[in-house]
Amino acid sequence: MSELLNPERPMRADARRNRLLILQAACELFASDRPEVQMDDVARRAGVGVGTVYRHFPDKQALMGELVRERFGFFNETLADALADEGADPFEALAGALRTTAASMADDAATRFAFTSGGEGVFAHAAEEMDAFTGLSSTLVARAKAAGELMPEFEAEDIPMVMCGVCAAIDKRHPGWDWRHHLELVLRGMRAGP
Amino acid sequence: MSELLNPERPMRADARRNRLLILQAACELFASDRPEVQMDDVARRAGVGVGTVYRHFPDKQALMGELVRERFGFFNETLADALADEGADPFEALAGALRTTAASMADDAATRFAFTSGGEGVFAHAAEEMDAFTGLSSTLVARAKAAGELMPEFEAEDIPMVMCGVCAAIDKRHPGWDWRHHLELVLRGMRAGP
DNA sequence: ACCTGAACACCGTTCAAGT
DNA sequence: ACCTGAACACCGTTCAAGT
Repeated sequence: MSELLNPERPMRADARRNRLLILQAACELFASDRPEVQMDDVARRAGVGVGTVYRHFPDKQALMGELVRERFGFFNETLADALADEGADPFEALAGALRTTAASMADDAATRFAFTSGGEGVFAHAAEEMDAFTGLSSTLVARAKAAGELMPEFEAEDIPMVMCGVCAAIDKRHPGWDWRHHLELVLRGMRAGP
Repeated sequence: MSELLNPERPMRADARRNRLLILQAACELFASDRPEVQMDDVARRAGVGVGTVYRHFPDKQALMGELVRERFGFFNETLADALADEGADPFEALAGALRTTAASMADDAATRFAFTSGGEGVFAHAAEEMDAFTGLSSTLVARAKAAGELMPEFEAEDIPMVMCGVCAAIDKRHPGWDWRHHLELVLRGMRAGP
């Protein structure tokens, strides 16, 4: 265990700057078509020593986890926006939010890399944001059900599962795969029907 | 590059036996809840030297790839069975085959590990079986479409994509996730409707 | 208070020596 | 013809020395 930064007190200006440089370097490297990104690479591109990377992020998983955490932050904003629009059709509000979250993943190769090639620790790092996500999607699901537009067997807890499935379809190794098509299929399955 | 076995000539009896022991050891170790399986571990459990593992499989990806290859062999048997049953309802034939293949993945933690944590090379190893899979599923899809039971926008090439999504739901890290539920949702979406 | 980078540990892979 | 396992290379992580 290295000399991790104390998250309580405010960072010194150079530390705050380094943290940003590291995150930015990680994004660029994870997004660029891999030949396996190393911590040394991240440090070099950020213009800092490896030790500094470890001072900000206890290990590689935490570095990846930060990308996941930030993206869940965006997911939550998206769901909150959908909730705020009281007049909208409840099913379309949910569907639209899911389309937006999926599209944001499709645009973010770095976080996709973190999602798939990081393990348990990556998600542990984003636990708080993931809880918020569950809360927000429960409300959206409840509204759509109340409107009779969502099939009753569908639960809010199914959302991370199906979205994870849709994410699996965003895979540069399979250029034929169409995640939008996959998502529409799932939405079709979710819709209440005879 | 080590002294890879010549795949043309038949193996010596001890080599054939070792190959089986290595595969079996790999299965057991990949299936057991990870602390990262190493090639040395596989060799030790199989009772051979590491060099022997590399003699049979050029690298770790190839070892994982062999598990994937074998499972696709099973998938293809399943699809062939569904095709052979001419009297069956075409949509249910397809749906049943997908349920069987998914269930076999749910029972096989080792191959799931290979699917998710292996990279490009793992699938390259199984290319031939995957082509056969595409061919078989095209026929099943064509029949279900001809019967008017499958929505016209669904293509045979979508099957690996959606099954990959279902596989993502079979994840011990998320005990709440229900892959059967996910698959039924997708099947519901696939079905022809108004 | 934070940074640096050489050193360490771990694990995939090879290869010289064996039967 | 096939096997063995010590040795090598690579990469995640640490820590003693710096500012």
